[in-house]
Amino acid sequence: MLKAHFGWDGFRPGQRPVVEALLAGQDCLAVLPTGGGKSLCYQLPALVRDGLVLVISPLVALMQDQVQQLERRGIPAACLHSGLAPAERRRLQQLLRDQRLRLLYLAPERLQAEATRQLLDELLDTGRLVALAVDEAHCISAWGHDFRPDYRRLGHLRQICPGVPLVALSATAAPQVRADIIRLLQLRRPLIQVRSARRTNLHYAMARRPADPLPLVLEAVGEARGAVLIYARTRRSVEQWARRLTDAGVEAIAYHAGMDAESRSLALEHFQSAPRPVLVATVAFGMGVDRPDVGLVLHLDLPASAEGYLQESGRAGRDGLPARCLVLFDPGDRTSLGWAIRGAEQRQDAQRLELAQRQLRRMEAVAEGDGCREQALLLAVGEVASPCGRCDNCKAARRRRDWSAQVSTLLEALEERHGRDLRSLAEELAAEGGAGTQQEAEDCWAWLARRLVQEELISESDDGAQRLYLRSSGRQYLRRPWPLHWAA
DNA sequence: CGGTATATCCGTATGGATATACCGGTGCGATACT
Repeated sequence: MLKAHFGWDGFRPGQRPVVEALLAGQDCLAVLPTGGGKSLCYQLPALVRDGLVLVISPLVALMQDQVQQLERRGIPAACLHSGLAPAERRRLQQLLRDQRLRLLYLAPERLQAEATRQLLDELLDTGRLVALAVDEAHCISAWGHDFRPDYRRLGHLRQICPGVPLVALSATAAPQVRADIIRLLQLRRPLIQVRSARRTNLHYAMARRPADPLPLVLEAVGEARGAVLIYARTRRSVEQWARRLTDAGVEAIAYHAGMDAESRSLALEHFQSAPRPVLVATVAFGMGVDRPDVGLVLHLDLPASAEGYLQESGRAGRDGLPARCLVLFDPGDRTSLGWAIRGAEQRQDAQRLELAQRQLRRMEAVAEGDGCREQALLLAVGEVASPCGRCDNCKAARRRRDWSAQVSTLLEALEERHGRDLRSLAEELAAEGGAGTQQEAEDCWAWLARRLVQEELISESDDGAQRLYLRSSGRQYLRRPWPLHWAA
């Protein structure tokens, strides 16, 4: 079945347990990484059982995409939305009458319509409903409160169809979000399948945004392979950046929800098919977009949460080749984002607001911290991981370690051989190197000390004695108070 | 918070400075109107 319809020889990690649980009638929550083949989890049961699976999907474009892919494989599928042409509507009716339809996609809002309830009842009466699926289930938590309240009413599904297994799928869902999904969908003792969200080909980097970020952006775009996706916070800045980049000789297309439908679909098409497109967008862009060779995802502002950022940066490198995820941020981002959050959620409960603010602060800590970026991001969505070794901070730490190891080996050997502290060593080295005067010897030490401080290999001791320590080992290298201004 | 659009004033041309209000980002379906 898998081979015949999807051309695959076997399941990908995490898929089999979900498919088996659904066929056995058990509810599921599947958190599988981008490109992990989530849709197969609910598509396969429809084929195995010769029945129908109802899929709740957040976007019409996403439904159309899925239906197209299924039809290419010869699987009867359809979507139901307000923009349906009369011919499409008739085709859907026909497929339903013939009992050939395997997958039906619709938005959560559709479920409130009386006609949809009747359709569900019919499907239940004839026993043809194999499973219910909620795709991109993190929307329940992210959008359900104020933006698309019908996401919160999906719990009705469980009451209308008590005997049909329900599966929720998402690429990123922190424990808090998973709990939300389970509670709101009223999942019953669900099988919870969570795979690591770690993407070993993504190279994260975060840096302070300079007063004029254009040179930095141009450089990053120039170095990137394949497609480039640039996220800006507001529609206005999206337009501005698209224009600035184009003026600077890099053709960039804008995308946000304020544009007319035609421009939006042109921009999408350009991004999907141009050889090296550069797209500047708000968060409106991305869900369901599946270009494999995105070489750079660049954020011009601090993302509002680790969860959202992982969704957005996760659009890079789906082909498995190395890709960069760069965030340019400014301390001012927190205050302006904080206000936006406060304004948007003014009427919501304080607990929710507090959560949003906490996520933002956490994101800022990731950006300003010097620990592994990926580790910190994953931790924010509940995954414990080791440092990635690929992000800017991991690379910097490695450089420090390498240098520090070399220096400390050298200095230790020198100190031991001579049985002396570094100052007299420096003087001796200077003398050996031809430095004749005290001044030259001090210059020699000053150079050494400056290098050590620049590379952050040494730091001052806590006791105020201005002793210098090698950071990595905590070992004291200068045994006497030392004038730090030499090294400044 | 920071920016942008609108309001107000000045004082007698029809602009220009300053004060105030407001907003920021995602989409479904239904409805109203051309």
